Amino acid sequence: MEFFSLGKQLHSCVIRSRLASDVFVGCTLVDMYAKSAAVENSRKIFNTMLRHNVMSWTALISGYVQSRQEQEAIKLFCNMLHGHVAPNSFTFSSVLKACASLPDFGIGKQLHGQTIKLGLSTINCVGNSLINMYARSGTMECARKAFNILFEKNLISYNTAVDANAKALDSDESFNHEVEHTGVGASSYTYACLLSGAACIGTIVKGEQIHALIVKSGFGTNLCINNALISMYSKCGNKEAALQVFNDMGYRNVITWTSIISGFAKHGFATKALELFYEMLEIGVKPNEVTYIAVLSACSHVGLIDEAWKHFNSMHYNHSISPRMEHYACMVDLLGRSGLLLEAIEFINSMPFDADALVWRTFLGSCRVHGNTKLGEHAAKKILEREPHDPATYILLSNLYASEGRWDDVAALRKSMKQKKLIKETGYSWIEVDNQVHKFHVGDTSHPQARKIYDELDELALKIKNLGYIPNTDFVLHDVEDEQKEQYLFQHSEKIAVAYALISTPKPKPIRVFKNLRVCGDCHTAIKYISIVTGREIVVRDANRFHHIKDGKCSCNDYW
DNA sequence: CTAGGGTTAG
Repeated sequence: MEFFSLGKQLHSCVIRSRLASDVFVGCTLVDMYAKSAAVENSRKIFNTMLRHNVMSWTALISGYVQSRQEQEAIKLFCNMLHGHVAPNSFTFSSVLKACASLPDFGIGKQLHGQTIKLGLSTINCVGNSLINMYARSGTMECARKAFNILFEKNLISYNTAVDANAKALDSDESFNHEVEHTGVGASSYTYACLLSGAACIGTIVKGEQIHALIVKSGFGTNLCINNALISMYSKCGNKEAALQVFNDMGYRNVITWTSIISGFAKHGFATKALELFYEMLEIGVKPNEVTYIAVLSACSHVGLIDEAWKHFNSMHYNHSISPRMEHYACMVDLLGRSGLLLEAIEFINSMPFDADALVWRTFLGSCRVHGNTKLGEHAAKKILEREPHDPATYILLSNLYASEGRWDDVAALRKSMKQKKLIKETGYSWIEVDNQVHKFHVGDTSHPQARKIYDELDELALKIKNLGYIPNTDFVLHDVEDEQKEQYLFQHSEKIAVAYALISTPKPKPIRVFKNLRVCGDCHTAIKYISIVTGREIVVRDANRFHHIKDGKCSCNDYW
């Protein structure tokens, strides 16, 4: 980037020397501007070129991919085919990367077919893009196939595969590559991918092992890796270790600060998070939009409304960062959770752009918590206008109806879901026992110790009822008898995971359960009682935050 | 004769 002005000077020289129409010079200029995040300049050069070859097209396409204009990149690719210039492996690599960032992978699949026909799919750069694209779309079998057929696997292939498997919660696959890495070695990317994988899964044992490997292989002072370490320790529930890494760092950037702030925010330590934020401002590190998401979510987790307003206003006035959809969603969350539903909807209406599904979904969640069906229906309608096939909305709306006993409406919704062939995102919970990840879904009986787990659940149910636990059947969808509803409740994945942890781990050890969605209200209550009858500390990481549950109390103060 | 690409941290 520091040579960008030099590049522009050279560009002027080129024009004076009448070399601008030269194909090679043109390609180089297009590439230079593309790499300097000035893709519009690339386009201008491209348009003045008399002839185009595969390189000029590829340079421009990759420029658009790098500036996150995927649609434009794909459009150009089509134009290129139209102009009878044949794409090569570099072109496919770029355009496949664009496809990986799109919500729909149809085009990517077609392109995959093309590369097979041209015999390019076994080449490193094409194959690596394919692995990444399939991994992002969650079709792991395809990603694995793309990896396996590679003619020669390089370090990037391994890193991509490691990252893909880790994000798919497949710890064995992902961590095997690390031991395997057949002579290609490991780079800072490898370790960062492994750490982010350990963080996704929440496996602190693996995380610590990787940490040791990092120190041993001399990457201990790498900025990216240290930032990933902070994030890993935070997401595995060990905020002290995260702070240790943070304190030991000689150089910190805005991502370092954002990582540690967001870590404390997720654990519900808003005061500490805000303290760190003020310290960051004091020493002159400029916050960015992600920092503010962490700060606002810290406020939202503990209900600090005035504090949140202060930061929401100052991000624009003091740091000229325009609030994005996520920032608005944080504020809606905060207002909604505090029961200020009307203020929240007023706030949504005052937004400078049209609220998206995320904002309305946040609001719908608040309506659910506060039992406001009327506003909830309004919100659901807004979401379905924007995302007509969103199963989560149907579920939330259906929960809302269920809590009011409107079973006819529940049935109608379920029928409509069936007609649209919508499948809801399945909730699941997992825990790590003896270096092994055990994953459970609702009513799961596939575990070898299922019988013992359900016996434990029955026993727990009896014990906590004696203490005053009353099942909250609002969280059950179906219109069934009360006794049956309770049974459904006791088959929720987070309860199964807790029960398995109780029978398979020794007593003073805290239990760490992870869930892909938000923890259910009844499970939250039940686990608080379970912490009393068993004397165990239970930590639940859900999609949104951490719950440290001990002696019948949760760190979230029942506010999440 | 040059050039174009794929994987990390919030």
